[in-house]
Order: sequence, then C-alpha cells, then structure tokens
Amino acid sequence: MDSTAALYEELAQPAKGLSHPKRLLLMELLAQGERSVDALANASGLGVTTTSAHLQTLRHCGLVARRRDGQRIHYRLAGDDVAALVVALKSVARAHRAAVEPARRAALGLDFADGSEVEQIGRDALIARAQTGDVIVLDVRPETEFAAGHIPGALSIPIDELADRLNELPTELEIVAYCRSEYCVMSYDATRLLQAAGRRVRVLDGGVTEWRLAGQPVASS
Amino acid sequence: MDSTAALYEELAQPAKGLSHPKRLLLMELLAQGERSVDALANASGLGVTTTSAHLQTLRHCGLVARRRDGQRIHYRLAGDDVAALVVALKSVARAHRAAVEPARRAALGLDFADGSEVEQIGRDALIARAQTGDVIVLDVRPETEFAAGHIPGALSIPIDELADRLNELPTELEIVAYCRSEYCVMSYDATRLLQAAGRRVRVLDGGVTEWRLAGQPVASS
DNA sequence: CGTGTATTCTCGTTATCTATGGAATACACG
DNA sequence: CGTGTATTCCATAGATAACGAGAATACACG
Repeated sequence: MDSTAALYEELAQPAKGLSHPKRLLLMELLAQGERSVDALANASGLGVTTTSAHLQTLRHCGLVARRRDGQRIHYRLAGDDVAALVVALKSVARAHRAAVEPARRAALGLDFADGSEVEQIGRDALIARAQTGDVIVLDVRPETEFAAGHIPGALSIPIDELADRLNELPTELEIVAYCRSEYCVMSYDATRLLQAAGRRVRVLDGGVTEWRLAGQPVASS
Repeated sequence: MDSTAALYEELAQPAKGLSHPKRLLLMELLAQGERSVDALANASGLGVTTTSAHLQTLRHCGLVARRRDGQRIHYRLAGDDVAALVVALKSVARAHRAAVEPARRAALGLDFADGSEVEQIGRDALIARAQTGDVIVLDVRPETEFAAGHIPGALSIPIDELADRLNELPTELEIVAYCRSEYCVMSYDATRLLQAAGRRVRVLDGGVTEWRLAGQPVASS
C-alpha cells in the first residue's frame, strides 16, 4: 500500500466509526454528556459486551475519549468538532436521501390520521419569546442529561414523569419542549401528552446539541 | 426493527459511503468537478468495474448525483453541504487521530533529511498579497479541473508539464502553488520542483475546495 | 441496423464486521 | 485479602462488503 492510500485509510476512519446505526446512536447519547458503559448499554438497548466493542471502535476512530472514575469508565465525545460532524452528517442524510424524511416522521410519530402537524419554533424565535417571559421552556430529557447541560432557564421534567407532574406547569403559558436533537423523539412524545392535556405546546427546532453548536449558552448542574 | 433503528440506519448511510478510503478519494476527485466513470477510474487507480460499484454505493448513500451525456455518465457531488461534510471529516481525523499527521507528512513528502519545512500561506494572507500584485498564483491541477473552477487570476500549469514550462513563470515574483485540497500532493511536488529551480515558493494552506467553501470566488472555463 | 464505446450487472472468492457468551482484568469495599 | 461490580478480552458463527473477470445493456455513429 502506498503512502497516499495509507493517508486516505486514516482519513476515512472517523466515517467508519459513524457508519453503523448503533454507533451513531451512541454518539447522539454522548453528545448529551459523558456516560458510563452500562448507562450507554441501557440507553441504547445493546448488550454490554457489544456496547463496549462499539465504544472501542469509536475510540480507535478518534471520535470519543474516556476517563476512569473508580470502577467505571466514562466515555465522552472527543470534541465539539466531532459533535458538529455528527450534526452535519445527519443534515446531509436528510437533504439528499429521500428515505430519511418518512423514516423520521415514523420514528417521531408525526403522521396523524387527521393530517395535523406539530408546530415548531426556531432558535431565534424562542429567544425573542423567552425575553418577554410568556413562555415555559421545558427540557424532557432524563435528569442526568439535564444536569450535564441545558438551555438556561429551562424547567426539567423527564418525559417518564411528565404525566404525573403536569401541575408544575402553569396553565396560562405556552410551552416549548426540547430534548437531545433534531431526531430525538422525547419532545414529540411530550407534545402529544401535553396537547392531550389541553396545553398549548410547540417543539424547539433542533435539540440542545444544535443549540450549543449554534453558540447559544448552556447551563449545567 | 423498530422505527428508531430504521431512522438511524438511514442517517448513517452517508457515513457508510465515506467509510472506505477509495470512496473518500473519489469524493475528493469529484469535489474538483463532475467526471465520467472511466476518468475517475484512471485518476483513482481502480478498475472500471470497481469504480462503478463504488459510485453506485455513493449514489445510494445520497453523496453523489449523476447525469447522462451520450454514452458517458458524469458523476458529481450531491451538493456543497456534501463537500463541507468531507472537509469536516478530514479535519476531525486530523485533530483526533495521532496517526494522521505522520501519514500526511509521508504522503505529501514533507519529511526532509535536513529538517526543512515547506512554507505555507493562509487564504487571507494570499488575498492581501495578491492585491499588491507581487505574487503569482499557480494552479498545478490537470487542465480539466482548472477549467471546472479555479482561483481567479491563477495561472494553470499542470504538475506533469511544470518542468517543461518553467519559463512561463517570471523569475522575480514569489509563487504560491495550490491544488485540490489540504491532502493533495500536487502543490508539494510543484514546490520541490520550483525550489530546485531556484524559485521562491509557498503552498496555499488548503486547496481550491477549502477556498470555495470559505466563500471565496471561483472562476471557471 | 451492425459496430464500437461506456457503463452496469452477475457471480464467486476472499476478507472484514457484528453480536454474543464466557473468561479475564481492574477497581472498591468491607 | 476475599467478594462484588464494571469493563474488556477472546473465540466463533453468521452477515456483509470488496474486488475483478466476463456478460449484458445503453447509446453514438456511420
């Protein structure tokens, strides 16, 4: 193998890491903050062994780094450029692959019998609305992900607990729900639940990952 | 397979396309402009059958599009977002994989026994220098790629012909050579040749692909 | 409507990747 | 220093991908 082939072999490695759907899912989870192997296994539905193997692959591709803390090992994205690469990848897929949009609508549950659509709100529009104070920004991700980084001023009610904690949401204000990313189902599930309860809800266009990469502030703890 | 898995399967496809070194090389060639299958086979060193198969793969991944013109079929990148994705991929590889830098230096021939380094010049610095007019911008790619798009005002002398056409370059001006991209060897080969002939040469940091994606003007024909 | 050229298709061989169970390792805790 | 937990290593069977030679297809040209 000549040196040029060797160079392209090296340059292609990160793409190899992202080329498996389960690894892409792991990257999306890691974009929410660092996580241990078995937390990732639980969240992804993979076996621990398989998860570990995929994380090794991602590490050798240069996409993730890890840190030991006692018995467990926490993996994290290797950098913000990696998060941006993942977002760019998904954006290219959506723009140039016809099969993505129906798959997205199916996964997010956007195809209603009555033809209604979930209303979205852009980042800039949300920022403008938030300044007038007449909107509740609702983070429906699990608590650990909220703690690792969220939109300043957002209220945290994980999707699993939302049905039982409806009373924490003032009835007179519009709600804007968000979760991990453009392709995460949680904010859409939350919207259906809240709409059934008679609330006015919109979904933020893009999750906290896109928010952060756009240079918007993120609060933690 | 549930619908979420199906969605990630779809989103990962473009990465699958970029995950093979030869396909990444084809993408780099296509970033210079559209090309027929056998032109790509020749330029990449692959067999025609294999090249065609890789192009099919890239097409199904949504990374390239094609156009029939008589007997031949011209492939092209599916869009500028795709070119940007490829650049971002290479950038991530370089930033997070230790093996990339030595492979790059080996492929570009940057390791000299005397420890000397090739001098680079950034885009902004080149633009500033070009306005004073005391610099020759030299495009050393094949003529067809120059025709498809080049830096305005650049002089075209393909690397193969450079040794025979040295007299076309004024001796009193500094030369800035460029080619396809950050990882393309041609401008470095040209630099060595020109330095041996006693010329003062620098290499543009990034090729015409990065130039275009940075929003700089590109001339064609 | 035959001939030549460019591209794609078919198919078989070989190599690589994935998932998983069980063993091995690393660390914390009493 | 044994026990329990988290992670990685090892071996393997099944699936998928790469390559190239030859056949088939699509088009241009006379």
